[in-house]
Amino acid sequence: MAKRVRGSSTGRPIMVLLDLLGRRWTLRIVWELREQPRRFRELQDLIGASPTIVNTRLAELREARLVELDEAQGYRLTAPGCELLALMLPLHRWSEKWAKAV
Amino acid sequence: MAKRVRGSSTGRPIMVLLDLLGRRWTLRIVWELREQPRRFRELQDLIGASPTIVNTRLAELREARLVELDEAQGYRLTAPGCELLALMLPLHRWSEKWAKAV
DNA sequence: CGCGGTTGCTACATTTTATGTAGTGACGGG
DNA sequence: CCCGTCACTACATAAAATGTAGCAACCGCG
Repeated sequence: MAKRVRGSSTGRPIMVLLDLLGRRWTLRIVWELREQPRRFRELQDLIGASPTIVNTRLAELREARLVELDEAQGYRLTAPGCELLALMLPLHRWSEKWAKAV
Repeated sequence: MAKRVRGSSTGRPIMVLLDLLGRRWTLRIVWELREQPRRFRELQDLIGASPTIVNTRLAELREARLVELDEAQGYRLTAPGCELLALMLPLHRWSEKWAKAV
């Protein structure tokens, strides 16, 4: 697949990351894996996207070593994936406050 | 415009936020405004996207009160926008470490 | 063996979104 | 008046997402 890294042709890690996370459903998938592993269809139902794109995003996330497939339990975050999620968690609290302001 | 909030039909703030940030170029635009205000064309050149989509995303970000246009200096983050950016900053350091592992 | 259920994943036609190029009207200086 | 810069828009083309259907592999059950 070779990762097309759109605007991120500089190769700077932050650009590669922003490119990856800035694709539709990517952030949402990471978010839905925050508590427990999820099966493919379960994930698909949770976020309400087509299987095509769920599979595409999962492939990208797996290539980036943020998500892995455990045959027994389903898709789950890897160690780096958990670290990334930890950075995202403050967004939850912040979004509540932001929603009131808008 | 009325904000279509795709997967976020629940109305939960975190879903609305993930939906907004999960659109192409949105994260990148916030990132590029981290240090200083930027002009429309400047922003466009920095991220390398079409003016159409830059304008669309800016409109969404302005509606969400994360970005505003200062006639004298250009587009800049609002107070909430800065808070959001502050939550994103740790991504920079983390991405460096992550890049090595992948 | 044969059946039904679940698994991850794919094909493909349709719809939606982004791109790229060009151009608009408003403003300001020379 | 002409030229540059400003934010922004029109429109045809290309790329991406959707929705529906279905595949092949596996499992337990009779």
